[in-house]
Amino acid sequence: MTSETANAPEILELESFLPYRLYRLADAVSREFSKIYRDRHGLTRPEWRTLSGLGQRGRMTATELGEQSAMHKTKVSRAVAELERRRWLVRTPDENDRRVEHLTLTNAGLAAYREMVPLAQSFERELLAKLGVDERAAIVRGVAALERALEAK
Amino acid sequence: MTSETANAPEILELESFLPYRLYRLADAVSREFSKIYRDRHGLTRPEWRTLSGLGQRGRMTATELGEQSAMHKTKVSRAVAELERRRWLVRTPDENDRRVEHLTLTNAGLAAYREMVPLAQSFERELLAKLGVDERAAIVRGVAALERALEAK
DNA sequence: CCAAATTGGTTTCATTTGTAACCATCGAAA
DNA sequence: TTTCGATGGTTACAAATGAAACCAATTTGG
Repeated sequence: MTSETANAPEILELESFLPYRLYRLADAVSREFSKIYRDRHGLTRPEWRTLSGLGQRGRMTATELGEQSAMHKTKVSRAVAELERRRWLVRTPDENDRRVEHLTLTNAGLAAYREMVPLAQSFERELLAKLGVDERAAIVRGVAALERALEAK
Repeated sequence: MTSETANAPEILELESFLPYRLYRLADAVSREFSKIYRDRHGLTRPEWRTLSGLGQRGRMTATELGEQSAMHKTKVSRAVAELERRRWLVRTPDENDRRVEHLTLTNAGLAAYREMVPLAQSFERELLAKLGVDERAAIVRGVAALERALEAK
């Protein structure tokens, strides 16, 4: 065996370690984007995701929301409570199963959602606009591949 | 103008929204990886990053640590305090500037670091092994491109 | 020289988060 | 039916986090 690789000084370069890079990147992007819904409406991330999920799908239960937006059920519970307090959503009990509540946006909630969507879209567009065509393709492809790899566990 | 795109129903598909996908992905990867240092040594993420930074560079100040590993200075402060409590690192005052402390791992800290490095490396390797060659290249390239795009702000 | 602004680092406090316990309801099995 | 385990959702408590105040030491500009 060649001594070079075998006895490589066992150090880890944090700056090139994928989990770290990924986290730092996502954190930076998310922080940047969060300014938009925070400044505009004083929303937290769970609240934004809840708003976004309901705006997109129209009517969901808390469990479904958690699945769609990858949030723990306590986060969902608290976000829903807050949006309800603002009268941005209402709960309607399920006919058959009294544990379940269906959530829908009110007009006020829908208005906020409609206001946010273009902002979100242009945030994403402007971010991607800083990349070259092939870099855009690369990030999308790479993220999709990792997503798939993780699901397959 | 064609009505199709102009009046597109203004909805946002969360599942394809890059900031969300990125965050969810990073969160999942980081959570998975954190099991390793948590189970093994009961470390938090800031503590792991601190250990990792010192192991890699040998001697750093708290400020440098914060820069290298993208942590807020309060996180660094607390992580350093905890590692010191464990006697995994020591502080030595700077000769010229008495505000500054240089941090270095003790033998115990170094041992823990040396134990962690191969685990981190194989975690990364196994994750990437689930991707095709070109997918690996894509994620690396895409992440690098986004990093650059954000720095350039 | 000296006051003011800056920097390295810690602490305090309020907010956010995660874990676990919990309550109510439901479905399946006995 | 009754009981027992799962499920939808909330709450309580502890830990992690971020913002801002803070302290001490240092630099800068008059």
